[in-house]
Amino acid sequence: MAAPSSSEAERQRDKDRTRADILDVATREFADKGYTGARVDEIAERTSTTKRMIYYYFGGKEQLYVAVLERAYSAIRALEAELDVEHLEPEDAIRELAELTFDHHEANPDFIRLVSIENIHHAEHIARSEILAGLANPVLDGLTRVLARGREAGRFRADVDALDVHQVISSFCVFRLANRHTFAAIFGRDMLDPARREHHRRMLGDLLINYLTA
Amino acid sequence: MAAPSSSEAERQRDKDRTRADILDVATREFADKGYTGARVDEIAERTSTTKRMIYYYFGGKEQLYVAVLERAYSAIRALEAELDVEHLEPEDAIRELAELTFDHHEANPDFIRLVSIENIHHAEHIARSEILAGLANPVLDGLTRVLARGREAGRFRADVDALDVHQVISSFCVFRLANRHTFAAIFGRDMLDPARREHHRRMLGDLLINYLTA
DNA sequence: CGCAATGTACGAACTAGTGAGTTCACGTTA
DNA sequence: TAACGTGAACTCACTAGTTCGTACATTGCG
Repeated sequence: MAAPSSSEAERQRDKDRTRADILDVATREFADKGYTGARVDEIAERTSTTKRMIYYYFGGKEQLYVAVLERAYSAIRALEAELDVEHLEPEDAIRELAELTFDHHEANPDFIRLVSIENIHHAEHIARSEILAGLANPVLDGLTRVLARGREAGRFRADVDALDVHQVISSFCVFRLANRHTFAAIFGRDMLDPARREHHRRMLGDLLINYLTA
Repeated sequence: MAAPSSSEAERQRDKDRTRADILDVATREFADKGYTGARVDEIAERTSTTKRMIYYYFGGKEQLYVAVLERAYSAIRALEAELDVEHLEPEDAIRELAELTFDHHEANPDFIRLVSIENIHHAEHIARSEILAGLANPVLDGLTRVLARGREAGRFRADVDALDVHQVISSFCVFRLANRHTFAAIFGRDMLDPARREHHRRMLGDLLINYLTA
């Protein structure tokens, strides 16, 4: 009757699982309340472990917050890295990228909130993290090549670079989530209303293509 | 030697001045540290008066924060109300509006930060403020008429309303300020770099016009 | 005097972080 | 193989320091 390993009892002492559990809870807490508003005690309570473990594994509130940021950014970069637009026509590649960002941000509101929060703090934690500082977006290289192809074919204007395009896409996709609440409170329109989703998704693509091919 | 009134000594007891002083300091503190991060004691110290006065005039931290929001929004709405685009061609009117927003946001980073912070808190304070909830943007009416004129002249597409256009403008202008720090930390580009200012200002106008007239 | 405006000192509640000790898996030794 | 040693994972109670808010005293104008 001896269960040597990989049973449920073994899960009581699992470093990775405990760390991941803490990070999951902390992500929600920080995204919800902000860095200052988040309470370590609250995170501890929602975890299956104790507050002491948070300090044991992460060192402190700030390091935990940085760990949350690092994991959130890594997840997104990994997803972006999968995108392959080399085989598409420049116009379609732009739309593909814009729509991927559109969908991704909509599916990850916590990440957008963490970014907003980090900006309130002047990105000081990102700047201090060796993992995050200067974490270049792999999509930018692909985007640069797409723009070059479109330009060489005489279809794209020449006075925009990949970062400009990325900025426009991010602006629209991030604003839609980050400023959802004040926008709704003041203008009475929920930017995430499913009824307007397709319209906005297409609008972003049109905006970019009409501009680039003007 | 008796200075009866309206001298400098009288300034010791000036309700409006004291309130304005507190609001000024509180605006900077809340914009800088967020609602939870802001410290009432800190605000009091930077004021020429005391903490007691904050509670005397505003009631508490939350009411002070709401007062800050109300004043900030009012200032912007007042400025927007001055804009008159009825005499301009639709295309020029759109550009005018976009550039006014562009300039205004750049000149008022504190306001953008307050909006970001309020969104972190799900706009709950705006929703509860009778002054702010449903405070319709007067510019929207003008924008609606501009779009109608452009559409009637067969120059503008018909599948966009004023709020869509406003959303695009705000997205770009707000993102530029609100996400400045994470953008710089990760991509190494300061979106507020004066060298790129004119390029971005024109880009926003082109983006809108190329889209609307496509 | 009477009342609005103001200053000071204090306290109750909260919050990040720690000190000190316990449990458990596992390898080593007698 | 059974007692022992060891270090990682874990628990709990506690503390030192904040932070919002208030009780109370004071000032000075009409």
